[in-house]
Amino acid sequence: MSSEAARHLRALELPVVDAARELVGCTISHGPCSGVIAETEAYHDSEPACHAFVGLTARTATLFEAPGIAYVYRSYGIHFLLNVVVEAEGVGAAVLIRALAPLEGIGLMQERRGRERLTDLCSGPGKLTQALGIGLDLNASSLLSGPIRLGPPPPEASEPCAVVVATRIGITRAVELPWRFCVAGSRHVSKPWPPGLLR
DNA sequence: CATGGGATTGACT
DNA sequence: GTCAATCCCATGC
Repeated sequence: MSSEAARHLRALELPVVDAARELVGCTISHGPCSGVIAETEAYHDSEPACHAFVGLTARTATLFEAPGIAYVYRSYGIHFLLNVVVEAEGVGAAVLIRALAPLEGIGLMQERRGRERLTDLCSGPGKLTQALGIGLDLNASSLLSGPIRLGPPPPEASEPCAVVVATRIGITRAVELPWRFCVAGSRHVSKPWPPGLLR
């Protein structure tokens, strides 16, 4: 593998906020379905919005594992949310994947979601796991060896995409941290859109 | 051991 | 704009 193609892997070693920015534009795949990451958020055990803030528990154990592991958990009793564990083993840090631009397996994603429009398939953290067929059974699985794969940006993306930075959404604590990263101009980003996303 | 709340979504007023 | 669905786990009694 060339050093260019390994950039998304080196991101896993970075501080989580840098990793979250670097992972925007990379790809996530599961089976025949894949998409380009359009939105991420960073979470770190040093701040109270992160599940790992409470320390090592049965729930948070995955967050403290080695970089490149998937942390999948159930949200609001209904949805599954996918995170990429980053930083050194023993540190509770992860990048929440909040949105994808659908790439492959779109028919299956439409079927799983019960929606037709591309912007309704993966424009939210619970939507994209439903579209890709990701459940709790994949918690603690490796994103480097599958079944879920983290890959480099698609070849047609020659330039690194412009990224809009904003505060995280859907949380009640540490709301002031600007740890949300969105592809500028992308309508696949989850709502509410950050200021200046389009334009 | 009982309970409250959450990194959400979709339907409805 | 509001609100319910639904379940695991962390917390507190």
